[in-house]
Amino acid sequence: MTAPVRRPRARRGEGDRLRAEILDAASQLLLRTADREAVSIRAVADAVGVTPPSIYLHFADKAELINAVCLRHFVDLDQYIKAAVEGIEDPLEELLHRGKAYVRFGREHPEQYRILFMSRPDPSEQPPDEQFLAACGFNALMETVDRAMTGGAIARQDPVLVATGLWTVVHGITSLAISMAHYPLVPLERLVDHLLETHGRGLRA
Amino acid sequence: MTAPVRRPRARRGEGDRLRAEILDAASQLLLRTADREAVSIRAVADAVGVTPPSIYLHFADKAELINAVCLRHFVDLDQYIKAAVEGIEDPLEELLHRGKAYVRFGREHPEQYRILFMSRPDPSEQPPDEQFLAACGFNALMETVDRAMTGGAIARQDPVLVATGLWTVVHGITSLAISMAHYPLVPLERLVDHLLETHGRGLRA
DNA sequence: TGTACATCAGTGAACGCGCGTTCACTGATGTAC
DNA sequence: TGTACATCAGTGAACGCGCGTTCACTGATGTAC
Repeated sequence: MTAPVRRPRARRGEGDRLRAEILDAASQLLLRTADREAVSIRAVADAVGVTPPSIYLHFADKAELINAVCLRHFVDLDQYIKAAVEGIEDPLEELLHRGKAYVRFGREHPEQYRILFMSRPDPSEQPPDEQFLAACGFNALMETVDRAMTGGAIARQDPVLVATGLWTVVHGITSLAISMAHYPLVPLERLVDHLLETHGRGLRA
Repeated sequence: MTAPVRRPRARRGEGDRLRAEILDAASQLLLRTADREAVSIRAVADAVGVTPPSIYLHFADKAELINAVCLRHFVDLDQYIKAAVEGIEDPLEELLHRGKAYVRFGREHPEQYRILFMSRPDPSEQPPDEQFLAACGFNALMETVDRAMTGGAIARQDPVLVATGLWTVVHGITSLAISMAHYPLVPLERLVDHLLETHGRGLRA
């Protein structure tokens, strides 16, 4: 262990700087350790170079901190996918690349993904509002589905249903890849291709 | 809280009875509380009516206990599905009912399912052996897939790939239903039907 | 048939740990006069 | 320009908690002689 680095205290009026540092540290901790249990108030405080009570100057309790970290990661995911499909015109092609990017994101950030989509629902959680649907990229997905239907690439159906179905399929792949990493009955790439192809064929008909 | 019930001590040579009682209690605890954190050595001992150290007479440590509980639940799942498809002749029909039963099992036993298929892989875990594949029903699934191909109901492909794909789809539905219980964008029944139908169409072509 | 003894199925108390959170405080920084 | 003071950004020590696990023990039960 290296000696703890004490960060310089923020100046008057710059108290919010610590808030940002805390969020950064919590995110980093999640990525580095790949273990949500490692994200404790104490560990975060340590990483920032501050004492545990300081956290409470910026977050009411642990849940509020974790929630804030989550919102960040939803935005990360959205941007990751957005970047992957930039410039793609064909909606079917875009759906394909969306799916692949989604799986890739999950595999590259397993703990992040775990917290976002595989954790126990918090009783205090609200149903998805517009902000959430936008943040997690669901709206963008639905829009692409709609374009594919309009263009005749896939059969017309309830776009919410189709989008949810697509999400479910890629989520299935991702979460399986994450929790069953030791059980690779089939190479992941093959599984992704097989499922997106088969599902796509089913949507087209 | 009711006064703790002290169970009568087992007679000489019947020491293994406690082992079974511990497993029962741990399983029950999981079902009742729907919270894997609630399954602590102390809670299990309490439920059985015994002191914590007694657990160590039958299990080396907590991991060994949890593993034993898991194996039981895999068998549960297999039998649950088996019962659901009994008497069905048509392989395609069987696949459909297998999928639906799988999702139903997951929703009825969320914590059980969570531990089996959504938990962090234990570094000490081994790759799936024959015993596991049999226990969790994967072999039975593959056999049905094979029959469906032989009968011409679905196109011939690598049956391991197709079976894994089907598993992935129903796992996607189930795990989403469990962790995103508060986000029902679409009624679950509709989602199940849509996905199995669409995927099935894709396999047929 | 009686008794000493080994064994078995547990008990009771304690260990050290990391956790979230609270509370009274301190010391630097800016501001009013 | 100097100084008293309010405020802000934290600190340090402690709380109670439940956890997995260990260790020395106890008391009922069966067995050998």
